[in-house]
Amino acid sequence: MRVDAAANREAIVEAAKNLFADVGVDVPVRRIAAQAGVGMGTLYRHFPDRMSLVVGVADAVYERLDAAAGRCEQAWGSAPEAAWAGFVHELAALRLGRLLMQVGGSSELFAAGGPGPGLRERALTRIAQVLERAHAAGLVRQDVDPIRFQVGVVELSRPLGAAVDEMAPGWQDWLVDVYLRGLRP
Amino acid sequence: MRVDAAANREAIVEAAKNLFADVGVDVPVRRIAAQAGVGMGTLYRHFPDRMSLVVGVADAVYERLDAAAGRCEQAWGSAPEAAWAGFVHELAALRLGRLLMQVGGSSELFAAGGPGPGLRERALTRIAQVLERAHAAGLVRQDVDPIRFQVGVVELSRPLGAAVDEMAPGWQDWLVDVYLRGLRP
Amino acid sequence: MRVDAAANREAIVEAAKNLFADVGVDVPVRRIAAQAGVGMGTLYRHFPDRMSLVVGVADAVYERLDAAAGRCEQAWGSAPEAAWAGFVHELAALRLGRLLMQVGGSSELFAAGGPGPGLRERALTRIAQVLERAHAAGLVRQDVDPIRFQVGVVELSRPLGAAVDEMAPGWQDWLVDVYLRGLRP
Amino acid sequence: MRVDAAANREAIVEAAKNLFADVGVDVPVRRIAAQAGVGMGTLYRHFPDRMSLVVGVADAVYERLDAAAGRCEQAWGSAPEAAWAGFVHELAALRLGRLLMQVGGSSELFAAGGPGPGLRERALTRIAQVLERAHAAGLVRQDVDPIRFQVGVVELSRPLGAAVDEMAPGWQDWLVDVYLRGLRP
DNA sequence: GATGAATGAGCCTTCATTCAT
DNA sequence: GATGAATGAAGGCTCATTCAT
Repeated sequence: MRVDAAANREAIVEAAKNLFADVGVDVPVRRIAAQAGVGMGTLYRHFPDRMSLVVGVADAVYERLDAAAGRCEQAWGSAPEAAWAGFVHELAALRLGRLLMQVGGSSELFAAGGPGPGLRERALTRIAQVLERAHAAGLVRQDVDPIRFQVGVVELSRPLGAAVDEMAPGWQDWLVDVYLRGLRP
Repeated sequence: MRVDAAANREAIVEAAKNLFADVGVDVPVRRIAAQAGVGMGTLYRHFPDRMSLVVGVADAVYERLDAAAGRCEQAWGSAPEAAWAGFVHELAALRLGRLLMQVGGSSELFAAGGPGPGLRERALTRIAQVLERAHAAGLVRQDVDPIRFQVGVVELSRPLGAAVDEMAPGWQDWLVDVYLRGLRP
Repeated sequence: MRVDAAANREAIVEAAKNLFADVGVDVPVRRIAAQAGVGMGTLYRHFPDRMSLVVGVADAVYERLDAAAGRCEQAWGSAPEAAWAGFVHELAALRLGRLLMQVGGSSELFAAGGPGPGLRERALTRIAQVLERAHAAGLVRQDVDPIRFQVGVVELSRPLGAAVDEMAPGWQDWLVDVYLRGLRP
Repeated sequence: MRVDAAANREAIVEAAKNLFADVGVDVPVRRIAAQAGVGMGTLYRHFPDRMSLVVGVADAVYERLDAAAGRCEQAWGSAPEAAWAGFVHELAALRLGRLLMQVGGSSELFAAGGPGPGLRERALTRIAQVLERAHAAGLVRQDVDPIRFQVGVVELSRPLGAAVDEMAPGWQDWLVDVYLRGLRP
């Protein structure tokens, strides 16, 4: 049964991740359970309340963040600036905005006791590592600390809806580029 | 009683403006009514549904936008760059983000029939006027069009909650400054 | 001002009579006021609560009942049976059913303190007079007393909606004829 | 828990049936739930909206109609007239009037897509079968078709409230008898 | 462990009635 | 007297969460 349970958990996180992004974190729990193909009781067994679920999703997102950072570091040798830019674009593409900021109307990613004690630290630490390289390479100003930097990424990556996507296609990449320029010394 | 009614309407808009920004546009109507010190029926008399209220608030915000643009234009003669920077900071301080973007999970500011048909146009037109000056004064790059510019401001000005405000005080002004730098040629 | 007030009262009763018949007695008071072209306060000045208004309408209906009874008695000499049948058909056409029976889910026409103390008595008395003639002429059975008779008319005259009117056109007159036959000795 | 659920559903239908008849189909959903001894959510689980509930009740009523028709046919051999009269009385006792006619202010029993697509047809078909026997036995006039006949029953069986029940006890059976007499050739 | 039925608080909205102007 | 704004108590319905099976 251990296998089934793990598979269920996985399915729930996957469903939640998609629905959080598509509909918002306020999506009815029932819909997540249905999408995951499990009963409500099963969902609540794995995640006692909504916040736990957000944490679970955030953990999954963290893994992608970690992978992006790894790729960035690998590519650093040949082309630091491109690696750095690519990392920030990937970071923005994770859309942490809607995922975590909408929760309860406040930033839970950064709130103590919020989504996984430690997730915040882990995420910021990982980001700080890459940011350090950027500092060393002279790609960002001195007043750019990890927290402010990440706040910026979170703000820039919030979805704005299909209407805006149509009116200003590619706005997000454009905005990240502006951000990158603004961060430069 | 016309006077009382007007005062009530004003109080409702004021309460809604604050609560939309602080809590989100999904804030219970009851809370808005309570904050405004009126009964629920009164609120519904003035604004038959939630969207009307959003429109009302958006109109009020537009007036402040207009005023800010006016001040900017007046100050332009003596110090264009400072005037421009001040205008963008004021724009961000209007917190259009949560106010209008959260509606229905999508950008209603830009959706036809959304918050006040015409509000979008009026707002963008007014912003475009100031942006034109900035272009002429060589303060922004050529690829900065009014829509993208405004999208950026909306993104940057989303509230993130008290937790972030404590962890990174002044993040918003910092971010606007980064934005302004990034926009420069 | 006495004239204006009387005109207002008249307009309110007229509007209520139509809306009671078209929409039901649960029609919002506001709609009645609007239809009558007066403010809510004016309506409530004339009729302190909904029931008073029902009474007012019932009074108006009574006048038509009285007129029908009068016509019946006039026509009695030449053709008693036709006069009697015509009277019952007219009675049914008054649609007392929806007008009065829907109120509060119970028969308020017949309830003490209901629509106009005395209206019930007046109505039943007037009906009894005609019924007495029918008895004397041998047109109805002995066990037909005014109350039962009137209950029957009320039941038969309830509107059933457009769907039924289309499926079984003329059902009401058909039903009244059946009733008349059933009442015969 | 399947058993509990079924019992709850049953209780809800029973409560609704009584309250629809006593108070009207506009009876607050809360009251039905309370009467059934379940929470509101349970009611809404079984019947997503008011109309579903009406359909459910109508289905239950149809079963009783079917049973009454069956009994009538069984008793026909020995005493046709008594069987026929008993059937019509039972039909009236089902109180279809308030149950189904009040819905939306119009006859939904006869409206397509109303209370159970097919309920109308099933009910009328079943009634027509018995009516056919009555025709054959010479108990009803030739112009009595199933629809008109049923319309008459619906009209006669509308509840009039306790006040009338007290003033004219037994009015309903009396009225049905009048109806039966009126239907005779 | 999994399931989904049950619960009830809470939300939006309507509307009868009151009352300040 | 007339007006219509204000009030607040329901009512329909949703949904997070619990719990019996």
